[in-house]
Formats: sequence, C-alpha cells, structure tokens
Amino acid sequence: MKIKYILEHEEKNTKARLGKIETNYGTFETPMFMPVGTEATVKTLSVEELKDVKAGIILANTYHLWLRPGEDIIAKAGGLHEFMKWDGPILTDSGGFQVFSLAKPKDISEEGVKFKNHLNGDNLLLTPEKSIEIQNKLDSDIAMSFDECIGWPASYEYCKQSVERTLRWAKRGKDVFNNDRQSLFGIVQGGEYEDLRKYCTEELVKMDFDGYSIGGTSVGEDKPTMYKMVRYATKYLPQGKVRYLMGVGDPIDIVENVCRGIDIFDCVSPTRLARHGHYLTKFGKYNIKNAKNKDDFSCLDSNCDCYTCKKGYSKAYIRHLINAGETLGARLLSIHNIRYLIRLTEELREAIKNDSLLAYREQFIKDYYGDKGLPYKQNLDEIIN
RNA sequence: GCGGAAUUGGUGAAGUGGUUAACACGCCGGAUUGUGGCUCCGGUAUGCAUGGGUUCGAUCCCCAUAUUUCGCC
Repeated sequence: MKIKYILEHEEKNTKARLGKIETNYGTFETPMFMPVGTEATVKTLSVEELKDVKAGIILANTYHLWLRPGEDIIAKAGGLHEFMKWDGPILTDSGGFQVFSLAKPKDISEEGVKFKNHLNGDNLLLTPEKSIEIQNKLDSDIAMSFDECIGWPASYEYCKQSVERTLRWAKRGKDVFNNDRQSLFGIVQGGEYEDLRKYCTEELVKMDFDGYSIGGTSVGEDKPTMYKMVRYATKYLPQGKVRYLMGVGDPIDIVENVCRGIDIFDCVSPTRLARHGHYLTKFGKYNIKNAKNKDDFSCLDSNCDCYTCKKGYSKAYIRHLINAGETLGARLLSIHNIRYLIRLTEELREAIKNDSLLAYREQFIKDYYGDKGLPYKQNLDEIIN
C-alpha cells in the first residue's frame, strides 16, 4: 500500500501540525526527524541503535546505492529493508541533491545529469526515469522525484527555467513510476521567489503526489530567507498531505519550520557533527575536543535519555575516543545527537498537542542561545498568518 | 682516552650575516545542513643548547662548555 498521512491536530496559534504516517513498515508520528543513511546505513549505528533512538523513518540515497552495490543486488536481497535489516520505513532521495553538490552546470541537460563515477571514472547519466526505476527496485517506502536543486543566490530567470525543468522531470518520473508498495513525493523548487514557489507547488499538487517536499533550502541562504522559502510553499500545499523539508536539521530550523507547517526533516548534521566531535544539547552545540573536557567525567547531558548518556560515558572518555580516531566515539556521539533531534520533535509534538508551541519556541530559544540571543531577526508574523 | 658530526617550538625538520624563522605533524579554537566519512578555515618559537667573542648587526662566523651521536684505541 501507499503511505497514509493522518492529520490529527493543527496547532491553534501557528501553522504547525501533529500527524502520523502509516506505512508498510509501521506507523510514525510527525513532526519527525529522519536520520540520513546514505549508503544503506546511518553511519556507525546498528538498526537496534536506530530503534533505540526512536527513529521513525530513515533516509537512504539512490545515487550512492546505484553506484554501489547497485540496485539489482539490493533487489536480489529482497529490497532495501531486507538488505540492511531495518524493518522501519525508508525514504530514498532521488539524487537531486547530487545535481547541486557534485555536478557542474554544464553537465545538466533536459535529458538528465552527467556524473563521473569516482570509483572507476565511468561517465554516468542519471535521468528522472532512471532515478525512479532505481528507487522502484530499492523498494523504499517513499521515493523522491528527481529534481534540480540549485544553489543560492540564483537569479529569477535561472530559478524560473529550473522550476520548469523540475516540473517536467517530476512528470517524467511519475509517468514511469511502477511500484504499488511505494509512494512518490514531488519536490518544490523556486529559490527565494514567492511566485515561483507558488507556481511550482500548485503545478505539483495538480499532478497529485503522495506527499510533497521542499527543496533548494540549506544551500547557503540565511535563515530568514530559508523560512520564507518554506512558507511560500506550505501556504499552497494541501492540508491532507505530508510535507517534508529536505536537508534541514539545525535545531532552531526544526523549531521554526515546524511552526511553518513542516512534518518531516532530514539532515546529515547529527552524524557528521558527531564524527567531528560535536554534540547537541538543550543549551547549545559543544565541541567535545575542547581541552576543558580532558578530565570532565560527567556525561554529555544529564537530562538526556540516550544510551550514551544513560550509560554514563564521560566527556573525557568520548573526547579521548574522538582524538584517538576510534569509531566508538563517533558512534556514541551519533546516538546522542540523533536522539537529541528526535526528542526535539517529540517535544514539539507535545507542544502542538497542547497548543503551546509559541511558548515552547520562546523557551527553546532562551535555552539554546542564552544571552547571545537569536542569530537572526525573527518574523512571528510568518508563523501566525 | 683520541678524533669527527650534530644541537632550531610539543615532535620531525627547512633556512639565512640585516624588516614578520618555511613546511609537516601535534596542540588550541572554529566550520560543517536531501553526506564523494578523518574534510575545510584560523591560531600556535619575542626565539634557533649554554656562556663568551667578531661585527653597525648573528640563529647563521670564531672560541669554550654541556649534551647527543658515530668512528678508533
């Protein structure tokens, strides 16, 4: 079956929504943070650990799995769930972000995008049809349309033609889509221009996707710009379908965008930060490598319910592991960071349920930024109206 | 005991008779957003073994001392 989004409650004072999504591999509540497992693994975590941090769904990457080990191997294994032994929901990204991060403008054409396989130098062409075909074989629960993710800033003219292309690519992908057990999302592009975001959203809605996501964010723009881009899309999206904001995972961005009507987020940050020795807490982001942690035998965050903190692994020990390049360090911090972000969405759900999201947001900012205050000018108007 | 060579920051080391002593590692900070997994960006010797001397000026030249190291007896 396709996924089913059930809207349970709309927060009274903001655009936030409480809901749940039913899939073939279980139901999860939204808003939800989705850890990234590019190579069919959330880096350093076992599936038991993923369950333990209460991940409702994870993301895997079409581009990477296409190159290695190849979608046919995964299909032969019985699909991605069976291959990686994860029995929860999976969303596959289409490769659209690699258009932004790996391909050069000259490699992008109407047909698709040329890539160079870094493993053996092969020239590869990824097209909307190919991306969908791969995702159909991977058998994830949610497939993403192949879009053109552009950087920021981008001119109106470039965004406009890019939106048109993304819409044509969305249509081409939808036409060849062939997997009853899988759902397909459209991706809203349009840069920072409201009329383009609106147009793109409305055209995608006409095509009737199973859910919608917002792309082209966290590509270098400032926060207020990102929040506007989000609002330009959520304004025109149907209430009965799920909204997924791609690539966003700074804690404040999760809070702000939940307020603007987003249901799902994904981001590499908790695992990448972990590998580089950073950890998140209610009171901000910290660097475990700082010399002051050398003999600090307290845990990362005494209020945290993650395995790392409950077990009582100390800052001094984790600092040592990170400095020594031991993978357990990255793993303990990844568990902590992912749990932090998922717990953040749990708290947001609770606040939505109680219609107290604005107060929660206020307190979050106070705790996380302290005396420094918000690093940007807030616009409450956007959240409320 | 005799003779040679060496001595530059936490480490390995470049280097020059004349403003800021290269580079690398480490260390100390910071960055990281639909992940091309050890990446990127900063900072980090007021001093070149010690004491004398030559010189307008010495880390660089000379002498002595110390230490290390090699060879010979």
